[in-house]
Amino acid sequence: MAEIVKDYILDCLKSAFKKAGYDEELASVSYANNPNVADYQCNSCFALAKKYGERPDVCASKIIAEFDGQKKLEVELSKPAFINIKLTDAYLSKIANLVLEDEKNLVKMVEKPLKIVMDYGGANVAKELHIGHLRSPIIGEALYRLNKLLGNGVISDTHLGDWGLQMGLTVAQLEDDGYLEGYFNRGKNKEITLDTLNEEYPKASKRKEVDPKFREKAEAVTYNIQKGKEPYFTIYKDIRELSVKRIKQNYLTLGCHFDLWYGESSAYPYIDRCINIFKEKGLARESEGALVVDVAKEGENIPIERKSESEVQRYKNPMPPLIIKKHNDADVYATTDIATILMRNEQYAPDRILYIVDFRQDLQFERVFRACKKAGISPENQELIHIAYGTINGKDGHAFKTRSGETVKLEDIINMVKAKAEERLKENGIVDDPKLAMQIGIAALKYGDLSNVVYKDYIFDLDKFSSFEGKTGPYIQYTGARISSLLRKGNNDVGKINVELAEERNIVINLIKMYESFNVCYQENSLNSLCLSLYNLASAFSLFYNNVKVLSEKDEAKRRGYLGLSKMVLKALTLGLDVLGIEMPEKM
RNA sequence: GUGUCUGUAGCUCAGUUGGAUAGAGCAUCGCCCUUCUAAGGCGAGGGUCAGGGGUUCGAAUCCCUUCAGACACACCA
Repeated sequence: MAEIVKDYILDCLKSAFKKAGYDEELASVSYANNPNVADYQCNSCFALAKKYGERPDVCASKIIAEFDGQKKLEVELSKPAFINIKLTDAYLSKIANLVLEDEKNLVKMVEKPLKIVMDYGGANVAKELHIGHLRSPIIGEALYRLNKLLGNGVISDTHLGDWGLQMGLTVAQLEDDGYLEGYFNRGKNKEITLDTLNEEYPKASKRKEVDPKFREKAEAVTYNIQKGKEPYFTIYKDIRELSVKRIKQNYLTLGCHFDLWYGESSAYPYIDRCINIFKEKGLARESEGALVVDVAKEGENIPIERKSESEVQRYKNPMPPLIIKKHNDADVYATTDIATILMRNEQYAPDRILYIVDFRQDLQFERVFRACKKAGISPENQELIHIAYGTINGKDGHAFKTRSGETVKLEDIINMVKAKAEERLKENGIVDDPKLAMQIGIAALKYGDLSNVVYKDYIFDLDKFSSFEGKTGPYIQYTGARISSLLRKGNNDVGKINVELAEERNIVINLIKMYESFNVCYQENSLNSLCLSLYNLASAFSLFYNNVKVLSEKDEAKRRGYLGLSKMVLKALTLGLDVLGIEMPEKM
């Protein structure tokens, strides 16, 4: 059973509340906002005073009189009626040694492990990875690791965008530009590389806006691919393979992995069944040639009177019907999403499906989820959760673009931070270590992303992402590297930790907060509190490191204890970084 | 227009079920390497928590409202 400090304090409080004659459900505990005074505090006495008609400080005194912290906790009243709680040095020492023994000793596991599928809302095949593809794998990878650490079973699926109009557009454009003559037995194929795709898709994408005929063609090609018609299907498969290779490589560099490399196309065999379910249950209807499912509830999607004929029809509480088949019977995003849910339920029957997709698709997911619940494709007790993360913006408040108005390639960003790390390593006399440079660069990138609250947009600043000072990933790595060095020089002669100094207290308190942040992150599906608490722990160690000379300590027990404390911090930092998907180097 | 989200220091952001003097990083200005990695530590300055009401013993946090911004709103994904 893991040692969970906050739970223990709450239990003590509840028991004291009960003995003092108060409702134990009103007991609460939070971090003390002034660390000089206390570690934790209870603010419930004001509420008690109101409920029981007593003075708040009297309530507090009664509770404190009944409080039994078994030599782990010290409590005192602080005016007007706060209960301050301090962990004893003995308790802190016990906790520190537990972590030194095994860094997982402080992890609060989930009560009932869940089966979870994670969906990364797919990079598009035929499209270069750009800055817009940064967050999903980074956030997803971290949540994946967090869920596993806390005891859940997780399967991740990249869910490639490989079934939509973008495929038809690309193929149609390639055909028009004469790349595919061989497939049609009209001559020879021109070689298609990734660079070709990077040119052809954007070209097609722009063209469809101004050239209705081309758009029609692209739609027809899309339809042919989806129906497996040759040679379109073979062309499609060839392009997909080419593109997936590159995507895999990029994600691997980012340290993001997927258990499954399925795509929208993987759900193809389930599409007809899904459509039939909707039809049989009378949930689908035809509208303007498309097949749609109504998902609006009472009071939603109420038409607003138009002022003129030409005005677009708008709705109060918009919740438009979900299109599951286009006018030409082709599939759309929603079709494959629904079919994918059916597929996953037959293959894995997960308790929860997490979609790590940016917030702009919120309405889309809400409608897909509702449709699946209505049709029973998703069982009632299954949680479908859209982790709607914010977009990466430029200074103008819009999605990040370069000065010339283009999106920034993911590869370029990675190479840039890596180069920056190489530069910095050179100053430390470390040259020719591309692996280490990459570790550091990726740490800066990931930490910079994950330290933002997940659902908020953030402003991408090249300087911030390639700076390694202050609250950054490399700072935490640096702290770890210093500890590693310390342990090497101290011959790893580690002893029992005995917390005495203020600097040591500070470390262990921040250690406890770091472990508690795992559960906060889990609750919120956001990693920012772990990022912060890791920084605080590293920072607490740096203070200790500056003030206490470990290796020159004459008292052997003390020296070994200091080394123990250092090693413990390293283990905790390594575990925390590992959840973020960041590696801890031994030197830097 | 309807709806969702956002607005906190010069910049980028935290702020745990409402609690004690609103915090951090960067930037600026001081100080600290004859001793374990200075990618570090310590200190200083910097705030109308967008504005206005309300609830409360207590509001950055809850409610109402105004303003500003981002995004979404049927055959793209």
